Order: sequence, then structure tokens, then C-alpha cells
Amino acid sequence: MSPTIIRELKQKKPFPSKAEEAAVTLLRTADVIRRFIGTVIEPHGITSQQYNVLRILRGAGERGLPTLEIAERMIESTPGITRLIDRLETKKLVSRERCLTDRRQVFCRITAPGLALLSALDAPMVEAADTALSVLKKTELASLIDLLDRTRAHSNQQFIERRSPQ
Amino acid sequence: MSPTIIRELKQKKPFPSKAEEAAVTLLRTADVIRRFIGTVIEPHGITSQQYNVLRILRGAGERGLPTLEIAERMIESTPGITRLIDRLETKKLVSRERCLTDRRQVFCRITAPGLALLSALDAPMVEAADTALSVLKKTELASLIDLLDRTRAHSNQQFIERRSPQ
DNA sequence: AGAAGATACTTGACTAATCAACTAATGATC
DNA sequence: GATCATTAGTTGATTAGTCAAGTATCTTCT
Repeated sequence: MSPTIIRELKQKKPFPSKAEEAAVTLLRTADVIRRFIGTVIEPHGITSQQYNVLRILRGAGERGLPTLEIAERMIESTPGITRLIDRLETKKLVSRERCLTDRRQVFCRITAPGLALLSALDAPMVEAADTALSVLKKTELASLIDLLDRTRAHSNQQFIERRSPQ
Repeated sequence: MSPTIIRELKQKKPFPSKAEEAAVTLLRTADVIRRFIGTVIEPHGITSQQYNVLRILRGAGERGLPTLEIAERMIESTPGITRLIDRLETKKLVSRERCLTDRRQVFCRITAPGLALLSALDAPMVEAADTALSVLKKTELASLIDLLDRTRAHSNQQFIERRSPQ
């Protein structure tokens, strides 16, 4: 019964559509979470995006991953993946090597300092997420995840169709 | 029963905490929605952030709003509000005027071309949001909004406490 | 009234994101 | 096996975002 987002953004009129209200609510909530998580990551000298890349590379293990494969796995997609990784390489947190079997590809690997940095962030990150979402009960958390998963699957499909209509 | 986000990001291991999974899911879903909405707005020559400012100013009416008041109402907060509005002024979509009673403040108002641009976007925006969220039933939409509202309220509080601990 | 503090921006310097070419390597086809 | 298309990544130019410091104005408190 309480149109929270309307009060929060000091809107005079209610949203014409519930879907639009949900979209605005989703974007604003994500922004709050993003900034909250940022306060955990950024004091360690890397951005959230760089953290994301390191996590992906840790998950990928010894072999590493080709550059664009990393881009595809990022939480927030970015066309600037090359320079993002340039900065991580400058900080000695990742290393790069051209692939021998397919010389177009460049494999990226996380370094020991990179792994150490991630280790230091593991506990604080879990704690931050727990804190941010601790208002929700277990079942609510599960239902939030489910609603978001379905929304994402569907709107991603719409996004793809809109960009490349056949 | 399906850990969608794990498959999607090609993670090998499940998330150690449900809260972390929810946070990642939330951020990624917001990113998809943001890009989807971007495809509607950006062909009109403005960014999503600029669109957000115009919407706020349309809602504010004749009197307009002081610069920092706009920043507070934005969906995604930005410290670069001055230059964001500079760009809108250059495009003649907003006008600015120093307040006479408090000469520190600068009131921003949306111009006629700004209003026209918004009008052109109203229907497509509602449609985009509807499309993006059309997988969810009415009750699910309401419950998503509720879960997000509560999450945001709580984590925003945590964010504030963490930044300025007394 | 004059000083101290708070507000409301603004600016400068720097970093990062975006888009559109561009190169190099590979694969597919005739 | 030359040609065309595709893939993988890079680079350049432009735009946008971030953080710290600065200026002007107002408020409060002696």
C-alpha cells in the first residue's frame, strides 16, 4: 500500500504503469547496492568492475580466459574490456599472453598478488551482501532471486531481438 | 531449483551465500534493464541520466528545481550533476537561472524542446518497461517491488551508517 | 556588526566509459 | 589456394564520471 519509490524521489504523480515503477525501483535499488559494495572494494585500490574481472579470472583457474570471454561473463557488460584489463595489468594483478594455437586470442590470468587481494576481500564481501540483504527472510531471498532471474531472462531476450531484428 | 545466474556467468562453484547470489542477480538484472531502456532513449540524442534529469524537471513544473535537489532525486546518484546539466543546457533542453532570494542556488527548468523530447519518449518508455517486465504476473510485480523497496531502505541505511560511523 | 560555520554549487585534474574504425588471424567457399 | 567473411582484440577521438579543492552566499552566534 506504500508507493515507497514515489515518496523517495519526491514524485508528485504515481507511475502510470506498475512495470515502469518496478523498473525504476530495480534500477535505484541496484544503485544503492552497487555503492554499498563499492565502499568495501574501492578502499583496496580497485574499482568494482576490476574486482569483477579478478573474480572471473580466479574462477577460470590456471589456464585463464581470452579477453572477450571475460567481457561476456561480467555482471555489468562493458565494451572497454581491453583497457579495463590494461589497468589491472599495470597494477600487476593480471598477466596476459597471446594464445599459440589461435594467435588472435589473448589469454588473461590472475597473478599471485591478484589472488591475495581477492582473498582479503572474500569475507568482507560476503558480509556486505549479507548486511545489505539481511532484511529479507530466506524464502523472500529465494523469491527475489527467482523474480529477477525470470525478468532478466525475458528482457535480455527482448533486448537481443530489438537490437538485431530479422 | 535452477541457479540461473551461475550458469549465465559460467561459474564453476555455487555462491557461498544466498545473499551474495541475490546481490549479483540484482546487479546483473538491473544492467540488462538499463541497457534495454538505453536503446529507447539514446537514439534521441540524450543519455539515460540526462533523461532522468528531464523527467525530474518536468515533474517539478514551472518553478524548476535547484541543482542539488535534482541530484538527490536521481535514480542513480551522481556527483557530476553540474556538468550533466551543463550538457542539457548546451542542447537547449533546460535553462538555468540564479535564485534571487538565495543567490547560492541555481534553479533549473525544462524548456519547451525538452518537454517535446520527453513527450516523444513517454509511450516508448512505458512500452519498454512493460515489455521488459511482462513475464511477471501482476501479483509478482507487486511482490518484486515490495522486496526491492525493503532491500533498498535497509541497505541504504547500512550504507549511511558505514560512511559516517558515530 | 563581525566571525565562524554551513550551503550550494563550480572548477580543475584525473580516470574511466563509449563508439567507431582498424589490424591481424582464422575459417569457409569456390 | 586466393577471396570473402568472421572473429578477437586494439586504438583513437570524444564524452562522461569522480574526487578534491575553491568561491560565493547565507545563517548563526556572540
